[in-house]
Amino acid sequence: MSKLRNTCAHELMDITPHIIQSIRVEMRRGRGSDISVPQFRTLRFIQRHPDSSLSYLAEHLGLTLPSVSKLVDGLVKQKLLVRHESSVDRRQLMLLLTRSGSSIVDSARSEAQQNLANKLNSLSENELKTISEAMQLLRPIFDSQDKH
Amino acid sequence: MSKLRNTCAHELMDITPHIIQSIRVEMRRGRGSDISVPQFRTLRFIQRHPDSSLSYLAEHLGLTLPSVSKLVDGLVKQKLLVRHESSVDRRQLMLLLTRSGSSIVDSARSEAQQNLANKLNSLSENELKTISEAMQLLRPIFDSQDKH
DNA sequence: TATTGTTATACTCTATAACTATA
DNA sequence: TATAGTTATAGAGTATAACAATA
Repeated sequence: MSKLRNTCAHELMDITPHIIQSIRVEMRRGRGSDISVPQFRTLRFIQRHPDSSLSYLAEHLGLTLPSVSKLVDGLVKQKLLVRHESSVDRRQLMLLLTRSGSSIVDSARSEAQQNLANKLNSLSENELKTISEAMQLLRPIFDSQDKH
Repeated sequence: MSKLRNTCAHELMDITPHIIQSIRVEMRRGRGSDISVPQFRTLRFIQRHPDSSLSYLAEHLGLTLPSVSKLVDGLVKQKLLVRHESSVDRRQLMLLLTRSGSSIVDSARSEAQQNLANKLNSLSENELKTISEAMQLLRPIFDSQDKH
């Protein structure tokens, strides 16, 4: 029973919501984007894993199937994403970015990343390294697909 | 123009949502709680800063006044929070936890913290230290009130 | 006039339950 | 029967715009 472990848990609960809020704001005021964080995460995942099924996406996002179905629905209506039917198993979807979806996710990513990076201005190289290492430690713990 | 800074920004965008999602799930399945993350943050802040005004709370949460007004409204309806009128400046509110609100925020905090801490099981003391340091570095950058 | 907070309105996010279609 | 996805329903989160009350 580590005291530090509880401290970390507490700090994560405390600070993570502030970071998310900041990312949400950056994402929303993008020049060519104005996209929500879940929408961004969806597009980004499909960009990296084209032809994913809905279930696969849901697992990555940590959300239920109906939630993701609705999320995808909105993106399809905005013509950022298309659903194909898999010819192998006709129950499954294959999700793909449209050209417009691809362009929006790129600009949202680069704008938000740039704005976030600006906020990290005051940090030294060593401090940045600490943060990067921490993120690498946290990734496999919280990304369900990293635990495969 | 640091490469590492962009890496960190990218990692934050990538990983933070996973952590939040995990916290949300923990918070929701608490035995005596079932509370949302924004609700938890609100109660927790008022617990630490009793008699805060709505604007002060909104600044901490990084949300607009109408959003926070509605959030508080829900908590008042659940009798977890009470609004007092300030006698000094009658435009301002003074927010306070009820006994029930206080008990719920305590159990939500300890349950979620315990569950989160369990997830950090695989990490060594040194790795935990890295994470804790990273959080301390990120706190003043993303908590608007820390920058005062 | 400026500040504090609320109301009206509109969307998005998320979940559970019930359903359809395919395997 | 089991799996992939959708629909129905409900409630919370969030924002902008318009407003009321107080300073």
